[in-house]
Amino acid sequence: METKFSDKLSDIRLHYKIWMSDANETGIMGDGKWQMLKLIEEKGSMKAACDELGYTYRRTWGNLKKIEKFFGFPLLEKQRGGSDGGHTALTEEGKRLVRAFDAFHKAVDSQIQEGFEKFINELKK
Amino acid sequence: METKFSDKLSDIRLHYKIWMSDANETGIMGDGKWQMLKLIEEKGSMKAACDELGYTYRRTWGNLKKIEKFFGFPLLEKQRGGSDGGHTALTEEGKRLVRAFDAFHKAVDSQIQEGFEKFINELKK
DNA sequence: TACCGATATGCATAAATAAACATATCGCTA
DNA sequence: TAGCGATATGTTTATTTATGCATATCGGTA
Repeated sequence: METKFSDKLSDIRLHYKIWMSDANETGIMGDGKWQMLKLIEEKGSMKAACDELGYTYRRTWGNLKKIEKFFGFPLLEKQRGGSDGGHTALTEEGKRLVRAFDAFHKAVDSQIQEGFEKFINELKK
Repeated sequence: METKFSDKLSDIRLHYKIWMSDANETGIMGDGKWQMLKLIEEKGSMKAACDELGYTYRRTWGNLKKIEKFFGFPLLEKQRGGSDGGHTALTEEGKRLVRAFDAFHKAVDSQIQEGFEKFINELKK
């Protein structure tokens, strides 16, 4: 419990990112899009979700287009015009994708956190 | 086993990155530096490790400096000059850091892979 | 002591990524 | 039918990050 590392270990923060690509290494789904899709599902609006996450609408629009391009069918159901200007919802497939990613994260998050704690404790020895 | 997702799922590749930062969000240790440190340990040379990983010496040198700056003590033992031009080895602390990161990855890699496979299978349903 | 190959480091350039800006379209509502 | 707010999308500008280039130092060996 008294190594050279000791006094710095409490300042260390863990980060990780999980994503998936097509064979051409183009990112098609990952933590960022997952979060965005979840928030769109919740808010019913791309713009609202972008505002909350601090992403630009332009960027998000392009990113989401990539997923749909890869799968070849829509994950989002968009509607323009109307009293509220328009809205966006997830299709059934969109929801399935998000739920599957939810489960993925649920399975690994605690493992990674636990591994990190062991890492820190190992350095404290 | 026959969803809209089915025919694309075999093309999906998993990626993930784990790293750590200081309180200021400056990256101090992660998969890239881990790999590099391991290879330096194996090769006894920064240059040789850079060549093998395809990183520029310039970049690597700067990156490794960040870790040492954060911890405040050397993880690398460098030597300039000599018949072979010089060489680099890990200090005891450097080795401890690498071993701890080895264990971290050993603990999470299979979990993540397994989670990914479940993710794919879930979408196949 | 001149040379070689690796470490050391500043600086300028390029490539990748994101942000900003600019419009256009759409369809309800006043 | 004029206006509003969100979706749609091209273009330009910034920011970030990596690469490239240049040069210096070091210390065995020929």
